[in-house]
Amino acid sequence: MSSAIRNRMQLHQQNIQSVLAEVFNHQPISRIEISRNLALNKSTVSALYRDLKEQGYVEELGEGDASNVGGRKPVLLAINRRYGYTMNFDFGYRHLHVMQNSLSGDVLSYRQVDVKGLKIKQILPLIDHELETASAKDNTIHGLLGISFAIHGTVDQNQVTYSPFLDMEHVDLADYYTQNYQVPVLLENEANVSAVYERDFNKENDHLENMVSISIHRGIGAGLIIDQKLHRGAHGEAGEIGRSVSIDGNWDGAPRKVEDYCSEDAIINQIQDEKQASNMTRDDVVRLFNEGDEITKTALDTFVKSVAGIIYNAANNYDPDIVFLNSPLLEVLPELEPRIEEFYAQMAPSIRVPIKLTQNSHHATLLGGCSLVTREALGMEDAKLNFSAQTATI
Amino acid sequence: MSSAIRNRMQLHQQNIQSVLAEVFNHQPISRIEISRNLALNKSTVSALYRDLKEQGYVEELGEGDASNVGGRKPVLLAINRRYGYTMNFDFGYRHLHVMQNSLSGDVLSYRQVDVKGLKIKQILPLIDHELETASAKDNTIHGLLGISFAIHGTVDQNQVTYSPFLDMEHVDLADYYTQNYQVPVLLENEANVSAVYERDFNKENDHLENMVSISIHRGIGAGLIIDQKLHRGAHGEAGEIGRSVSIDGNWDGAPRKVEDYCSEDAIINQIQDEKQASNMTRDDVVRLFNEGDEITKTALDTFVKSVAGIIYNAANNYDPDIVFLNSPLLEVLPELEPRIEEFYAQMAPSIRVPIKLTQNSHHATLLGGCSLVTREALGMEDAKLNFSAQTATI
DNA sequence: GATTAGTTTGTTCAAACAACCAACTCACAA
DNA sequence: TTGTGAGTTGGTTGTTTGAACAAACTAATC
Repeated sequence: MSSAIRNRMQLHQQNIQSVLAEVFNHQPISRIEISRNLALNKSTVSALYRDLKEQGYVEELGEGDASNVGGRKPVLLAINRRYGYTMNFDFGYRHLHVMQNSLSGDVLSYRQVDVKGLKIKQILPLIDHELETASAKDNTIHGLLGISFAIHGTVDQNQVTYSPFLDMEHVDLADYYTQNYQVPVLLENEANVSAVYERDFNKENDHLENMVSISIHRGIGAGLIIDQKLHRGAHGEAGEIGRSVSIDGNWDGAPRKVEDYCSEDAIINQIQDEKQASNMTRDDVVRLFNEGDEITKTALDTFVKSVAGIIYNAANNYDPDIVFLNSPLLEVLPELEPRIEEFYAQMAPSIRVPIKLTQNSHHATLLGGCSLVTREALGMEDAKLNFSAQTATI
Repeated sequence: MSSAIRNRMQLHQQNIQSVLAEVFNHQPISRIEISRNLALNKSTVSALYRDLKEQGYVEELGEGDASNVGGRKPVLLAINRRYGYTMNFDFGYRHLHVMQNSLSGDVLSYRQVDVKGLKIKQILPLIDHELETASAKDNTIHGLLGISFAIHGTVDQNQVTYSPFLDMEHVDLADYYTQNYQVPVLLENEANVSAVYERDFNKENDHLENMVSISIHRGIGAGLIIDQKLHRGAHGEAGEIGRSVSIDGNWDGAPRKVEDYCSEDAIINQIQDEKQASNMTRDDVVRLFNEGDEITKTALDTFVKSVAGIIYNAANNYDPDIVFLNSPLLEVLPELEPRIEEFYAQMAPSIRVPIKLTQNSHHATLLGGCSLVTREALGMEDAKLNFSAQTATI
């Protein structure tokens, strides 16, 4: 109610943002095309564009092709490639993933830093080092625009509220980096940023209103896009589907959670126990599976069925247009995916939601974070923005 | 993007609607108060109000009290009580519930019509009769404004897609009543309208962004309010939590659904089977429970634990600000509610969502439908409207 | 000449503003 | 007790403002 547009000034601001969003989403684009897309008069678009150019957000790329029946060539407009950049991090179990992105989401650099076994206070200097390296090489006008962190755990009010494998030791990332770099700093759950990635970086998903991105790593969580918006819930815990318990009339003993049965960790541990092995990794599971090991095949069969069940439950809970699976185990064993589909089809004979695997899950989380923090930097949290994610050199 | 306000005309229309919404939500209210609430100049509000008055939506009620430091008395404005009315129906298993409501949601009449065992084509004439009775007594300007139906089943695109106990025999309610009465006709799932009721008719819930209203009747479903909006999902099947299956590593045999274990029907059938009785009703269960019957106590104990589990899972899935329970069985056995809370507290030791019972679930579904169809009649689907639900006589 | 892209200049109209009137409270004096 | 005037609030009227618009222009192409 109070956020609605009510006077000409607010209307003007919104129209400026609409033009910026058009440039963002369809660059390179001409003024006349923006005018047509937004149903705004071309002189109005020209005026609004002038404002944006004065603020440095946009630039002219040169002339496009004229129409084949004659007429002046359009001037192609785009987001200013030298406006600034964001730095995006993903706290993985083994690696800290680091990505530098341009304002429009192009990948400027990506690298992994080994952090296995390190404590959070040992990781902070590594992050600072990455930020300084990026800053040293930079030649943009405004430099660093924002920092995002993908968290394998829950986040509320920009604070980590639950972190299963990295002890945060009361370190306040948001506070530390806003103090030191004077830019927006954003923490977000890894499944949530993956979902944002699917919404913003994938042109095919452009018209979809509701998406569920299920992450199966050491735990299980879902990122929810509802009405094109990330749904975090009241405490940032929406989509914590791994904590669900079975409702089957049997309440003897403590109820066990979904992720106790079919997270990647649970599967590896199960195989490990049955084979009386230790320190097994995902690669060992792949090797055993390819060798035709029966215990592994049985365990992965259960995994397949459980994932199908999780998808079925998610479809009943959220009724999305599409479900994404974000699982390193499935990335290395893609032959399991058709069997998940098959089993899911058996469970849901009528309406079935399409299932897709997210490729390169680390890129997805970094780019999702990039989208969120870029929006914050631009003050365009709720606009529809399509990012490009081309690997570009400025 | 295309629905955003971009020009003065759209701005003007929106501001008119904002003023109408203010009158709706705070009636009786003065112009100056609207002006303050909306941060619009008082002369602007006066002009916008004039438009609304010309269209008959609003009326002046008389003068209010002057402030205690002096000054002119305000003129109190309200929604025109004689503008029109809506008719709202709930297809229960035993009864057809009928409610006539004023534009601002006041209850003009309510009655139940016995329909147990009747087929849909025998119910239609009863509905027509109700519509005609209301029309005959009516003395409003526009008369019937819209019709809503609460459906115990799923609805997509205003069509019943699944109806567990009433065979729809391909009757198209929306088509039939729009043709015959030339007003908006709206079908909506019963859990969804209950959720809308909690959002729009309960002042305490005014500031809540996310709510889950769990209906436990013959099946189990949840109505979801997410970011103050009803979330229906891609096919109107969001919140069909009763269909969820257990993920516990055991995939022998066909997976059983939540509602096979703890819907009201399931509980009654279980007691019935164990007691080798037949045709048991809810009242029989209450009687047995009060008599201290062990089988009933055990069954209801499982019910309590299962409902706690369902709430726990809903909290993990949606992370709402509040959960409402909508269950006739709990309405007649309110002593079970504290035990649900207790068991839920055991499952979720840290963040716990508040739980409330919806009183008079039939009123809730009818009023929820009233809200939805009234919004449609006013073309204000997305506005924040608070309805009053006072039993009024015009 | 026909067509398209973009600019300039002047118009439009809903919201904001300023000045006003209407109607009230309160304090204080007669 | 009554009357009066200062101060306050609600609402209206007439004017100004400014962002979007429209039309007429220039520019550049087929």
